[in-house]
Amino acid sequence: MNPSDKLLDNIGRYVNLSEVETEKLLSIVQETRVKRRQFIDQPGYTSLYRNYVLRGAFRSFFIDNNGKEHTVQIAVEDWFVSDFYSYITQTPATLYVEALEDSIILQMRYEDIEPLCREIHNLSEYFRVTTERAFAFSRKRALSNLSKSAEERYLELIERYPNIALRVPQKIIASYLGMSPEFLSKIRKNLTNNS
Amino acid sequence: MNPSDKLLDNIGRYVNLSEVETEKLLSIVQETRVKRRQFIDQPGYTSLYRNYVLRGAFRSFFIDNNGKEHTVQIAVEDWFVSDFYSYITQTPATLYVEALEDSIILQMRYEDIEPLCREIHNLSEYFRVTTERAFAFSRKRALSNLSKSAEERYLELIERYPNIALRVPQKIIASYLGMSPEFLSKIRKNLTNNS
DNA sequence: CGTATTACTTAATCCAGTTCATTTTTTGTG
DNA sequence: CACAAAAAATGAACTGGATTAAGTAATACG
Repeated sequence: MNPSDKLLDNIGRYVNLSEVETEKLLSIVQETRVKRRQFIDQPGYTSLYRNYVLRGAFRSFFIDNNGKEHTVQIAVEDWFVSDFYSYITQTPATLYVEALEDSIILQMRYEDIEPLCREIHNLSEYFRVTTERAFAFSRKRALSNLSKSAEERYLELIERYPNIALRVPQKIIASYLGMSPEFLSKIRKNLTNNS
Repeated sequence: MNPSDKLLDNIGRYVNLSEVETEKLLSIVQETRVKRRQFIDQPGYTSLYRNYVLRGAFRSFFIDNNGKEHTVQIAVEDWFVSDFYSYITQTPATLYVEALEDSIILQMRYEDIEPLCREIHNLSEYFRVTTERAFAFSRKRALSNLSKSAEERYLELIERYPNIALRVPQKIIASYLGMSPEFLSKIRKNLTNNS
């Protein structure tokens, strides 16, 4: 099985590309190996690629004015990851995107994707539909978090993505959930005591 | 000037529709007048339309388990507004979308838009590009809020959207900024005293 | 292996923002 | 224009979660 097949499977869930279209797409897809702790985006450098995670795990984060890290996204297999704002506007990034494990990604350049979307209607549709969905789900998640306590957010995470909770260091989970690592530690202690 | 021209202008910033394509699009656009306090989406009912605000103002909000209102979006002229999750997934809404003023909107049915996007490449491109941008900007905003205090968030809002701050009741602004109305009142008092 | 670094825990203190209860101001509508 | 109803302001008491500082456990890597 070719590495790109996973990406094509994913696309096939939404649209059907012809053979020619598939060929054209594959010609702009580049497989890249990334070592743990390596950055694929970082502040100051424009994000050039849409990155599809074939194997491994990433997180995107930024460092605020007080020097505090905020984890924005945790991405495992079959997710796209990048500093999306930087990618879409083609302006310098403000986020780091860091490999949490040795990983393999498929990279597609902005400069290659944009003309291809203008050329291939189905590819445009693929990104239209998946971005609309990603946006809708992201909003949904943000909303459901508004009315949740720190403990509820943690419980929801380990229920929905148990593997993430296992693979990713606790302090990164805390930063992703918007709480201090100390407080997450307290929550976990309470949970094990009362159950 | 036809009411739909504003929408076509907006589209024209991203793609060029042919005459025939424009005609097809206009044939699915419906102009609707909405009275102040009227809901165009509400929990339990699937969101059927993408709504483009021609004149007036809307907000979308939900009521959490503790009965507290959370304003999700404030939309004025040239914005799209709906329960986007409900619209995209075509499942019952969880949000209210309410007119804050007597308003005029352009409505396009999900059932009409989807086939038309599959038919008209440029329309697909319009929604792909604008949704990608909306998503990117929404993330950017969410991030910049993470490291901001309540006062900083308020200051940013009145700087970026001064007209919104004037047109929309303070308690809705507070709910949009994620703080209690009492606290916003306190912030405003401090600001006028110290300047 | 050993040890240096990084991750996790615990507990005390602190603070931004909430909640609740009351008063004052503004607004919409007959 | 009146006046009821909604919105805004004020102040006091409270709290979820942060911060700080220390100690303990786990990992990486020479």
